[in-house]
Amino acid sequence: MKWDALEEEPCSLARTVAVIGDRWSLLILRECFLRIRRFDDFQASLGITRHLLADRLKKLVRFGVLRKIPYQEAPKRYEYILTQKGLDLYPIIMSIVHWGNIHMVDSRGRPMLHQHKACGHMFDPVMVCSECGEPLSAKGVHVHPGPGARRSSPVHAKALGTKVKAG
Amino acid sequence: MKWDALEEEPCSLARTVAVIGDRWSLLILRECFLRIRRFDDFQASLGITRHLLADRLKKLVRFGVLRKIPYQEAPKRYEYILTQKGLDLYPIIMSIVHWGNIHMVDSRGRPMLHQHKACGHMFDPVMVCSECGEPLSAKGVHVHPGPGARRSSPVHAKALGTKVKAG
DNA sequence: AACCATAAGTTCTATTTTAGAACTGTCAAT
DNA sequence: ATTGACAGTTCTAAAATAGAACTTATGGTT
Repeated sequence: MKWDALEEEPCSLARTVAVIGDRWSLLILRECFLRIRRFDDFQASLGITRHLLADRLKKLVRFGVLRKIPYQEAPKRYEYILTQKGLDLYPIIMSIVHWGNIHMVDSRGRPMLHQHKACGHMFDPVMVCSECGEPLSAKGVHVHPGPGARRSSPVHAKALGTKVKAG
Repeated sequence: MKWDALEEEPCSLARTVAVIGDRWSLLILRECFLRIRRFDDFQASLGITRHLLADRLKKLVRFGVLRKIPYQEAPKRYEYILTQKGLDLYPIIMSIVHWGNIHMVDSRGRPMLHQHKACGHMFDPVMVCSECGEPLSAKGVHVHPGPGARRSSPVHAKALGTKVKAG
């Protein structure tokens, strides 16, 4: 499968993976949330090759996740800053960090701690239902095809116990 | 940077990316959450090459995200099912799907809808603070080095406005 | 004027990863 | 004896990544 095909899939996960599902994009975005904005700073803090960094930044701008803002003329130089679309990736970043905190830390403990400015406490992120506010788990959720779905594949129908017409 | 180096980074995001940060792992996990369990079913529903599928399943088992369970003897065959560590990836999957729902849908609308069994409503996932229950955003959170941190890099110190000793 | 430094890339070759298809081994059913 | 299901493995070609050097534009130093 090519990257472009991923964008076209009738699946919100696949389309998001087309944007952030490679080795470097999430690490670049981590730096953005840590207030890194410039090419050489990304390069220094990540150790990514300049070639790939240029490529990934271009991709993130193309998808509207980052925006290039000029910070000086002569020579013209730009900073890369998160758009609203990019800021909206925060729950993804935080849930990834949280999973790593729970399942991938060594004996030294967490590399980073998070404090909620509003309440002042150190916290973990919790995912809840927008309607009732209760925490979510895979087993507590039913999945339904939406208007953008295509016919479910036989293999999914079997797995979900659905009946499908032949043909 | 090599994949193995990513596991060793003092960063929960990098360590999680070592597990799920490639083109296929998240798509395989999506299938797991949709109750797909067997090699040929993964292959048929994803179109992934058999080579890569075998490789990724092996990796996910090695990381303790999936477990191989025998479902028949003679010939011995296994199913791949999510461990608790794997089930804990649900918030990551859901936040990725939600971002795609908001930012990557076409005119036809969402490919999938989610219903909360507990309250009966169609819902979106919301990320809240474990301490006060209020929704989280990047700007509402302070980041602190934890016990597993290593000395912050000059570039991060600059970005965060911290003072660092020379040397 | 010549030299150095900064910033943001681009270009090059070598290595690694992935795609795509074919092949292998085990067993059951016909 | 042949066919088909299942779970991989093996092969070659194509694509992506690593690592280093090079480019362009400008400003400051000697």
